Amino acid sequence: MAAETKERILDAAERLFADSGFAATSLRDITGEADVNLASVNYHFGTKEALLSAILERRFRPINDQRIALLDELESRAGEHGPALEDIVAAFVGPPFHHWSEAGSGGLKFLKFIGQIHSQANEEIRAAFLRQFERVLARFTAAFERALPDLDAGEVTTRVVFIVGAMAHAMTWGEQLAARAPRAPCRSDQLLDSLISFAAAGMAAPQLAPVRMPAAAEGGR
Amino acid sequence: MAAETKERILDAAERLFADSGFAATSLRDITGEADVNLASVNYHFGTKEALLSAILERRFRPINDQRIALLDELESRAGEHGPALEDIVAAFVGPPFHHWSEAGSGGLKFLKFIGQIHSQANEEIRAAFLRQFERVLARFTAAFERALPDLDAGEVTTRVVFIVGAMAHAMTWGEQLAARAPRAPCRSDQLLDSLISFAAAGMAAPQLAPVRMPAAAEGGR
DNA sequence: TCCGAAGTCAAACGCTCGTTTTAATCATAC
DNA sequence: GTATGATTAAAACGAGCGTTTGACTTCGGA
Repeated sequence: MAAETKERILDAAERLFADSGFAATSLRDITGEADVNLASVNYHFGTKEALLSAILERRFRPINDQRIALLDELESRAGEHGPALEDIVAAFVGPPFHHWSEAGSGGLKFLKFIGQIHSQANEEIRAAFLRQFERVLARFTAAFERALPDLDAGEVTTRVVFIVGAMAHAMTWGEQLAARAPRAPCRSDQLLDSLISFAAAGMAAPQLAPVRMPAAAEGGR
Repeated sequence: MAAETKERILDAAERLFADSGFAATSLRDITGEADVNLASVNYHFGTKEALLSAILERRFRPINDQRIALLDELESRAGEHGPALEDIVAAFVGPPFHHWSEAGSGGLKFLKFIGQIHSQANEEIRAAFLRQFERVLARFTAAFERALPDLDAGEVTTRVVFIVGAMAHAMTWGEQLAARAPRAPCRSDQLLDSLISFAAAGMAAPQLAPVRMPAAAEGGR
């Protein structure tokens, strides 16, 4: 029963956090939904924040591991010019969608976290989350730079952030917009296809020549 | 002193809500930051949720008005094929950035709301926000469909959501990433250029032929 | 000069929060 | 059977929450 209680708490908390946010969800909401005793959260996890940390760990570590594994495979198979742009994009945005299908009824709820973590977790958890994502960001940034030699490094990073935002936002608002724009793609594989196509084209966009500041202004800061 | 107090509350609340979220920010935090009395929030706004509503109204209505005004101007100037894709994108993503420069020290904090509203506001406020955005979405969807006749309507809507997400996410994580990837563009006009280039290319991406379900499955739902 | 509306203030209200405590329950090894 | 360690249960804790109250300023117009 021990592991079962822990899992029930994790499942319920993940669902409620994603729907209502971390601060707005009480432990009583969670234990009510999970049908466990209130004190069991503090018994198994210590604090509410440690519970959030456990949720993030459970979901994002396998996703990030798979992203890197897919990129490893792509790069080992590719020639000297590296993998194709679309394949890199697919390796980056695919795993969250695939883990959805496997997780079953949970939905893509946990992806809503991406857009919310920055405001929901304290500095420590936020830093831990960023640290884990950083290895992914570093690997993919390098792969993108290789595939897009005309872009400078900062621009690549910026565009990866764009992709993450597009993905997280689509998850977050997808339900609501589906109700209002009935012809928008609701099925997750269609949404994934749209995202890959959109993101690959966006990454490949020409970089506008940066506006150079006058030398006086540039040296003067 | 009346209007001054109201404004001080709005400014402080906007800053704190964007940084820490709605539920995690107490009225005592806000009144402390604004240096006003605790009861003045309820006196001027009624409830905490009404305060959030006032913040959203103050920021997003002029932005959405300007978006539509810019699109009006583009369409009145354009020929029978409608405005260019990049111009439509610029009319959509530009106003939030420009209001930033005008607002001064506040930063782009209010843009963080976009990614958070769905989990921070109650159903009523969320609906009001969506309703106001819907007129923008409808106008721009139509303009995009005209500029991109190969895309079907649902796909256009989906991609607009991608753009909103990319914009909101870049604002949200921009500060943090700037610290870790020092060469990423920090100046807002550079970020805006990057976003316009990325989004226009993404919108113009080819639409993959949707996977047709077998007829039996399609008719069977 | 006095009045009344508008605004400010300190204090308190009832409530819910995360967490802790203490006791009861259960499985397992002796 | 009984001792032991892990888990669950119920109740309570103090703190902080959003909101309300009622007295106190402030000040332009009768």
